[in-house]
Amino acid sequence: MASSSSEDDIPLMKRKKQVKNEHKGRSYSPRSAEQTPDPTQARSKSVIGEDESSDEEMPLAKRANSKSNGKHIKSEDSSDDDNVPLVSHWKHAFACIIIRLLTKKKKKYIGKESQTREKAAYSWKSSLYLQTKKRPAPKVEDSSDDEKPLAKVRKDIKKVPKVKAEDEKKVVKKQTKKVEEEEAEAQYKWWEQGNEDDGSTKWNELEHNGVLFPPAYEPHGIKMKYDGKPISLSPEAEEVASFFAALIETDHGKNPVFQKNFFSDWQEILKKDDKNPKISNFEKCDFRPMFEHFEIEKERKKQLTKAEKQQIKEEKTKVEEPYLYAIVDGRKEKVGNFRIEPPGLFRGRGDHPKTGRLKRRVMPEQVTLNLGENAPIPKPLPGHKWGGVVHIHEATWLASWKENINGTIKYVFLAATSSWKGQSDMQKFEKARELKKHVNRIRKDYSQQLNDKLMETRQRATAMYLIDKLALRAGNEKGDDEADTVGCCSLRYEHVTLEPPNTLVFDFLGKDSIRYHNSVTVEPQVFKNIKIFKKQVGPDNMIFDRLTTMSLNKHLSSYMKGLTAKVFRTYNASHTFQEQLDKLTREDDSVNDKLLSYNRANREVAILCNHQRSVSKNHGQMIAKIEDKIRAMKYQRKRLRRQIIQLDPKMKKSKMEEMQVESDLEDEWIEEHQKDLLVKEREKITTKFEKNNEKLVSEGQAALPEKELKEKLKAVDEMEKEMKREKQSGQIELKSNATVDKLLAQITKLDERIKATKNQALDKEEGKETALSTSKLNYIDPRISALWCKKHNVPVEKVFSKTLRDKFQWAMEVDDNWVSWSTVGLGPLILVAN
DNA sequence: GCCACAACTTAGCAGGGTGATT
DNA sequence: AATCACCCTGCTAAGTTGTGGC
Repeated sequence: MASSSSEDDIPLMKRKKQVKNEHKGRSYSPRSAEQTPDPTQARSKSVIGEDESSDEEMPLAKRANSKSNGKHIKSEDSSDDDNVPLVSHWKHAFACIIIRLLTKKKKKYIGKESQTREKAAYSWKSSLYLQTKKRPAPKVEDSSDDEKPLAKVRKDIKKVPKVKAEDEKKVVKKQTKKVEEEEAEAQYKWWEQGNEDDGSTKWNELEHNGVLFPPAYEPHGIKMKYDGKPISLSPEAEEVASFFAALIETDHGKNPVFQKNFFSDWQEILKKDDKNPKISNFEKCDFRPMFEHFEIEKERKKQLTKAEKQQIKEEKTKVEEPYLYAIVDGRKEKVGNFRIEPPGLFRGRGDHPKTGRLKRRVMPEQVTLNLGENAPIPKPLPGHKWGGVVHIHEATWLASWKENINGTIKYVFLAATSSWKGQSDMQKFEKARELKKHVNRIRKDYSQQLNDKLMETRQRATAMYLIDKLALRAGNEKGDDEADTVGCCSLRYEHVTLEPPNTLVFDFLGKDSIRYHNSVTVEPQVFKNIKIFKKQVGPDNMIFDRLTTMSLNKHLSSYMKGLTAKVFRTYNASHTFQEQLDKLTREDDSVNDKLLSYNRANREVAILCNHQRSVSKNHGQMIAKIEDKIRAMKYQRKRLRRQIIQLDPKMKKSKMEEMQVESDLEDEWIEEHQKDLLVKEREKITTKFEKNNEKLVSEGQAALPEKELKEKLKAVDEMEKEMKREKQSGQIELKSNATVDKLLAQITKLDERIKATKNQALDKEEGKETALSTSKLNYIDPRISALWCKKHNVPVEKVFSKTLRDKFQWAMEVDDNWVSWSTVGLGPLILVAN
């Protein structure tokens, strides 16, 4: 049955999707040096495939599912789209602005009057916390009325720091602290307000001070060498050379693609100024003088006194000040990344074809500001103009610009603590919680559809299984000019291997070129499906050849509004966390042990989501150090046991046995260890002696003679002799007051310390490549943590840093009745019966 | 029906700050 | 007080999702 059914499985239309990228060798190290030096050469490889009709022949369009159901699932709000045209491009935007300006007052509220009224009222109510005098009751209809008080409010806010700046440091410090506290108290608690978000208009009034540009380049004049000779460069060429020089010792700087891309962009810059020398060979470039200069500068920076450092910091905060906050509908909100990204070399991850290219300096002409119609327009850099000013009420960004490497748009948004971010964060978790209600049905459906006749349905069901079970990402297709990474829908033949009877081995590079390597036992039908799909598409091709993230998400949204592949990840993560936390937490544990459980649960989630971090360079050393520490303690213990035997021969049998159990104390090691102990002891005594002398001299007294030191070191010599004697006789010299009980007590203490250190090592080893922070920040519902802390008397500060507490303010006050994640619904990893 | 674009979330890394340890 | 490991934060790259125009 199993084999014959595969005939039916083959769809009517047999299509192939050739991979656009060349098949890259499996090199999982993102920085591996084995790149093809010439990308044009590499690219030509892509045609090599057993299928002659490769990419060019097979337009992507063909892949599309022809079964357009025509049922355009659109949200209800689309009906009033015409009210607020979505500006897709700032050039277009100008036209819109004009229209808007002309029709503003009326247009704003047409068709959404009631909603907007509510919203406006609500935002006025909440603006109380602005620490300003009470305002007159709002007149919703007339927006121009808002204008004056708003501007005034803005000024008031600004005035506060200005006044302070005139006073001296201490005052400033104290007051800023005060202001911060006040701000914290006055936080706008949007989560206590009614639900108002209609999802389209995000603001009525928006003011901010634009963006902060990086300082102009200041040439350092350090001459790099070309062909062994020092060369002088134009400031611009020097700047770009410096970008590279700073990286020569890093993995980027050693990456041939990075070098090549940098070099060709640099050559373009060099050509701009005739005075620059002709530089045609990368090999002849010596960036080391610049590199060393930067190292010295770094060192100098470190050496600055506390006061100097403080001053630099203060100057920095002063410059930043105007950009820190925006005013949204009368509320002060923190801005996130108000700094324009400085120029530099693009540090693409993994095998990014464009890594090393020059990321050019951004000028005001490239920057578009999103502001309220009534807001004052911040001043651009002197002698410059803004690229544009738009009033997109549907968007939350404050400024944007296009970056020159990939042509993507960069945005300035509000900070994570803002109500916009907080609201959408909460919505995300609410959506995931809502999935609980539907997940059973969804699982039942896809389980059935695993052997659907229609290939597309079957692929979709299989993909859903993987997304649900393994928390894979959706996996959009990527272009030639990006690193070759995949997610669920874009998995290729070589990324999944079959291990009968029903184990799949996943091995691919995911987001950020992080390797996903996992061996999973799956439903027999899933195994069978992957086998069929693979057979059909052949090597180098996408396994789900008639599935796109779009079609998948469209299907998902038919189950639940807003359901997409990504929601499963959030759902799985939070659910797993709650489940693990419940399982691991013991009521009578100490706070420390509870935290251990918390972190373990967190780690489970991080593993599920494959959140990795690079193992720190000296991780091995660190572990070795800990192991050495353990061995040293064991050695101590061994000696204690010996002493017991010496004191009481009756104990011999049991203690000897105990000693036998631990056999990783080799004689060789002991000898090394003893030598080490002696060396360290001598060092200790010597440095102590020297320091004491320095002190004496500085106090105007005479230094102690060398003799004194020798005298002191004699004690160590004595130790050494003692060790030798001990080795020869096997007898340890006992302290006069030693008793068996005392020694036993010491052993118990050592036992504990050894155990603790072992745990520490284990914990470090386990966690060396798992990053807990990403899941904590993005996937685990913070209310679970808040509630857990409350319930188990663990201070929240132990699990959330200050920034996290700020970000998750909305979650900090969950009441005990909040229905937690585990109480309803099924876990993510439960296998669905066929 | 596809693609490009837009907007927003998610991600790891570098480097600085901080707190523990000696 | 110095040192060191580690934690936090800022940065920006790299995803996902939605939309509109051709």
